[in-house]
Amino acid sequence: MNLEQAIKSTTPINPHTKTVLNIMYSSRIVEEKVAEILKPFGISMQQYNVLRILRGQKGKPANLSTIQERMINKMSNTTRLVDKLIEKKYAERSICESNRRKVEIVITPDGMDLLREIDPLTLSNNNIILKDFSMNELNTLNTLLDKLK
Amino acid sequence: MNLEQAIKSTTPINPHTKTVLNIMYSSRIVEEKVAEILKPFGISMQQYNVLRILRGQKGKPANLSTIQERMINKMSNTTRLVDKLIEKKYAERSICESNRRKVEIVITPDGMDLLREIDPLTLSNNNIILKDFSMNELNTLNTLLDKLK
DNA sequence: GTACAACAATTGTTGGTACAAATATAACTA
DNA sequence: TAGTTATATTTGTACCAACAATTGTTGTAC
Repeated sequence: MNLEQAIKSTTPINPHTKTVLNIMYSSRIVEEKVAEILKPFGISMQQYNVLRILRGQKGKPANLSTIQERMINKMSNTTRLVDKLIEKKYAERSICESNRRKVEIVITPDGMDLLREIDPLTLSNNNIILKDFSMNELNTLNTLLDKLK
Repeated sequence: MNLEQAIKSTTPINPHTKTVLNIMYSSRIVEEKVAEILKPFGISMQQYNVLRILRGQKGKPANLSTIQERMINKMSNTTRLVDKLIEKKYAERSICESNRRKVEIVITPDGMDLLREIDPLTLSNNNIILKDFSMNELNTLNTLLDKLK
């Protein structure tokens, strides 16, 4: 299905605008699927993103700014996302003793267990979403999207 | 810049997952720019989207479900988006007399004026965002993204 | 014609986004 | 070392997203 059909546009759209709309629309399609997978686990895409960043630290605590610069959505309010993870016992926060302005956030064993449970589901979801794409097409798509940054 | 650099990932990401993340990340980049343009006018991307849909009706009133199926983000709460547009006098709502369950929403002259003012800005913004893309690359990108739907 | 299902929109609630302002600590400078 | 600036996070506010529940209306089956 093309974009015009998806958003039921009657008039033709100029190529640049069409591409911009298409990127946003495609992102929504993908996000809906990811959110659906995460829903039974009671965490949002953003919280999942933060948990994976924390695991990527391999034991080293992360402070808020580190998390923020690695997030997909950099504008979200990281303090409150981390609050939610702490409420659910998936992360712990402490004050950095060498620089008391900073906080140190680590993933808990519960958080690691949760990721171990969810990861195969999101992995196979990604494969399903892109099942019609050849390796070549994936590379092309990635290369083109990289040009935006 | 590639995705790994953008999200400062140390470990390599599998191609399908990388593409999924890249779509979401790219969408954020684009959305930030669009939101920046709309900000001085006091409307959100979604409100702008709804206004353009209303104009596309060419005088014919739209009901909520029509708007919803044409929106980029179909999951947002259209009632309240329209409420905001009505507050700002960019749209008007009345009850459909032939089927009192439905509402009829039309864009006002004020709304039309606003679009006339904003449209050239978003158009040139889209051109700038994609200035490094050839027509061929735009087509390729659109075709690949269309495969997701 | 009454009961029930289907439909269209609204309302309520929770969490997320965007952004400004405030707080707290550290670093710098005269 | 007192005062200023920079850094890191938190808090406040308004709006948006997601989704469930509710209200009001229409269509349908008996």
